[in-house]
Amino acid sequence: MPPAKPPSPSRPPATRHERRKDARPGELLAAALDLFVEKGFAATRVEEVARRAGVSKGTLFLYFSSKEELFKAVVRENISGRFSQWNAEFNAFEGSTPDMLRYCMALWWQRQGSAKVSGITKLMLGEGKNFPELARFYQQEVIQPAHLLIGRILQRGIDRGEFAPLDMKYAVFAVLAPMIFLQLLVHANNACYDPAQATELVPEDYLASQLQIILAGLCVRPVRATTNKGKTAL
Amino acid sequence: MPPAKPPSPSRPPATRHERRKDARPGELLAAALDLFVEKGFAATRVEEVARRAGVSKGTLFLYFSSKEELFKAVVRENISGRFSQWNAEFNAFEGSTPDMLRYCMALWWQRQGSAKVSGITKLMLGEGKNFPELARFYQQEVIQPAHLLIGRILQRGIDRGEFAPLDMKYAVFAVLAPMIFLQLLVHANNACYDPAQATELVPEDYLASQLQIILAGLCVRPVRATTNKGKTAL
DNA sequence: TACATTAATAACCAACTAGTCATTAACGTC
DNA sequence: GACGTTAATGACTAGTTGGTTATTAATGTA
Repeated sequence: MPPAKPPSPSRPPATRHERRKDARPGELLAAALDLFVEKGFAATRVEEVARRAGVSKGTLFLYFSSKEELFKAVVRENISGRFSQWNAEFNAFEGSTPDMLRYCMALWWQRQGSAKVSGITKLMLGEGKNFPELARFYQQEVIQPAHLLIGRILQRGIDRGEFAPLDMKYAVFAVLAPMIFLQLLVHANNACYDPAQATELVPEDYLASQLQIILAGLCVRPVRATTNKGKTAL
Repeated sequence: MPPAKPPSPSRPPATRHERRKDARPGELLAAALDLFVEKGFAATRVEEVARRAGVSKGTLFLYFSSKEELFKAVVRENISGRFSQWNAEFNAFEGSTPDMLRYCMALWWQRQGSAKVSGITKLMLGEGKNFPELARFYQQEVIQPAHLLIGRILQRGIDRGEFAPLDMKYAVFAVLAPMIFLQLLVHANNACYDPAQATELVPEDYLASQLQIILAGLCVRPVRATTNKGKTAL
């Protein structure tokens, strides 16, 4: 066989080998979010994450010790790291609790539901079983805080006499279910569950109608029907 | 180190090398359904499917030409192959269309929703994008027939003056969404979305309440509230 | 310019796996 | 019991991929 090609690369490195220690982690996290959402955890190749971020695979492992740590960092950056702000915002809210719930959902859709990050929900649902450590992490850093947050809103409604006393477990779930389902719908798009003609469902309308149903079930007395459709606020 | 153990297996082959041409495909399909539902398509190893069915990997490829063909056979056996029976049953139905819808959902839960096969929904939702040929197959053999089936029931309701004329696309979806969501819930179990205390949701009750809401939305005049809870029939 | 530091690279390794194929042996037939 | 057919096997191939490491080179300093 011919002798192995000498170690010098055939094309001159041009502007490669740049040193940008500060920018790398953010760029890697952005690339990782893209690919995890697009292909799932197992099917995403760390080499492709690195390439999309403009570095070599070795560089990725310089900043994140493993693929799982990379994923955790993505979740922290985009989801769990934001709960403190969510909590602060809702502690400061002063209107009625039904309004608070509408405000909460509208804000959630703007910031999370309609963003790329909402694909993480589908990912964990599908692959959680295969990666127990990630499932544990997600359960602890995302699911539990989310349930606490919603639970606190509902409790506020009960305390103020706006909501009937209710089984918190089911009630939290009634709020969460439409949000989860909407995320799945959005991200199932061009795969399956898009029978022939694309499902032209308007997310804001979907959330508004679900919210109306939920509030009817939660409230002590009939809620005035809200009439805005498809607006940012629900 | 001690010499490698001689090629003869330590335990005598007992009843290995059995020839059971008729039984193999069924046993392989059963093992494949188990593992696909448990771990997903990509994460399932064909060798493990073979081992669970009590044969070697080579034997599996004797009966199914590839992993994807194996998956398709599982779907045909457990889902798409049954639509003709579904259609026949519903063509023979004689009651009111709301009753027909209740009957349909109850039967679906008994036969499909509560069975292992319902895990296939989660699988396709999560991995469809990564296996375009399987997504195409599933779309054609499962999603479309299901939509047609439900669409035909709804059309019957409209034709008989029981349901208001409605946008079929949304209406079919209103029926399908709770079924899909329930399947996801059931199969997400010990992974994530099981916040601390296990969600003790009663599937039959969930379906019944959803159905009531749907019917309220579909029907021309108010539906009498059905009062059975948690029974097999909805 | 010489040199130390360290960001970045790319070749490499070990483990894994869908699919193949030459070999083995179970079974029916005579 | 000998023999031909073919169900079944398991070693093998070829390709992939998470993670490692020796090497390279960008940058700051004197």
